[in-house]
Parts: sequence; structure tokens; C-alpha cells
Amino acid sequence: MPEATIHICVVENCGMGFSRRGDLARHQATHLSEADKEQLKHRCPFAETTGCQYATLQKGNMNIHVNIHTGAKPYTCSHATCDFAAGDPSQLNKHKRRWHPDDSTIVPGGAAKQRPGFREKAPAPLKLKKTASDVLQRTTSSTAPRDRTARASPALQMMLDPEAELFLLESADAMSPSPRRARFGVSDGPEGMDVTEPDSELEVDLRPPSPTAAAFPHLYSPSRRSNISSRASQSPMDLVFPL
DNA sequence: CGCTCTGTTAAA
DNA sequence: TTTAACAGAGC
Repeated sequence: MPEATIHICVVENCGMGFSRRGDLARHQATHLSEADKEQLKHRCPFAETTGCQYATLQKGNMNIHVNIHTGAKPYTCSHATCDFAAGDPSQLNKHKRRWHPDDSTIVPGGAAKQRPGFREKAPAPLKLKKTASDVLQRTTSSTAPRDRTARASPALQMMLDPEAELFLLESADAMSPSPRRARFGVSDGPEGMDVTEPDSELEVDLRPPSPTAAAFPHLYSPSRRSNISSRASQSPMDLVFPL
């Protein structure tokens, strides 16, 4: 029978599920303490030359950030008459939704504006946008960089709880080379949970998500483990269920 | 793994 | 009100 696996984050008050193990591992970095996150973050390559303090857990976000420093705006609007360009693809998406909703002239790569006979017509007035030097100036200004985590929502603050770090360490402790599976019947769903197949059998993969320790080896040193009590029974779960 | 996308926020 | 910058999830 075909199976689907969901990889569940069992950090208290989280419970997020991911179809991919790697996505769970990535997610779980968000539960680390601020200090440990700092160790994992990618640092802006312009830090030394500009004083930029930006650092991020996801490398892809850094790639986008770097465009601020270089002034690169590789994400260009494909509307035939629009010259909008952005360094952040999300900005281009928002631009398109706002200014060219369901626009049939949108073509891949903006080829329309390359056609002979293309007539420039002013698009909707876009108040563009900081120059690269403006942005750089702001990024490197002497004012303190804003601290986003300081104004995190209550829910996020909860997720930043150091307990989450303990949990991750214990997950690594519980790692085993091969799956340890437990099977149990489900006669009825837990309250508030929609179980469409009341008698289906769930298979729980008791392995913690292996990428956690692999991705953050420096967080798993013996000294760090020394004051961690075992809570292997609360390992992350992979729920495997019939399709 | 890397690109893409969405939603949030500060600041203009 | 609009947009740049961003965090984090989707694929």
C-alpha cells in the first residue's frame, strides 16, 4: 500500500508537520535559543566592508539580501510596458499582483518588450525605489540595526524557549541507525482531530529527524549534553499512514 | 539543496 | 498607504 509520511515537530505548542524531513530539520532551527541561532546563521558577506549586521538561518535569504549591497535587481517585471525590477523576488510578485493582475501580456522573461514595434507606455506610477547607495547608507548607518526578535509575537517568543534546545539535543540522543517503529491501532480520533478512517492503523517512526544532529553538530558536544536529562519518549514523530 | 512564495513589519 | 526588508515555509 502506498504510504505518506509526515514529519512532525513535537516541540510544545508547535506540532507543525512537513512532508519532507529536511523541511522539518530546517524548521527546528527556529526553536533554538537565540545564541545557538547566531552560530548557525549565514553572515552578510558585506559585513566587514559595510558594517552590515544582517544574518539569517536560510542561505537563500542571504542571497537575496546581498542584492541590496550589490544593487542587483535580477527580478524584472515581464509586463510588456513595465520596467519594474527588484532584488527580492517577493517584491516582484507583489508588484505584479498589484499592478498587473491577471495580465495576459505577462510573458516569461518579459519577451514582449523586446519585440520590434514595442511602444513604451508609462505604466502605473511606481514610486521607485531606493537607489543602491541609499540602501547601503541605511544599512551601514550608525543607528543600531533593528532587532526583529525583540518584538517577536508571543507565539514566537514561546517558540524561542530554551526548552526547545533541550528537546533537540535529546532527539539526537535518541537517534538510532535503523527505524524503530511502533504500531498501534486507532479506533477513534483524538478530540478535535479529524480522522477520516477511524480504524486505520497508524505507523509511527520513532526516529527523530536525523538531519537535526547532522546539521548542527557543534550543538551536540558532550559538554552540552552533560546537563540534559533524557526525554527520549518525546522524540519527534514521523507519522506514516496509508494513502 | 536551492529557488520560490507568503505574510509581517518598520519606515518612508 | 505603500514598499523594502525580512523570516520562514512550500516545493
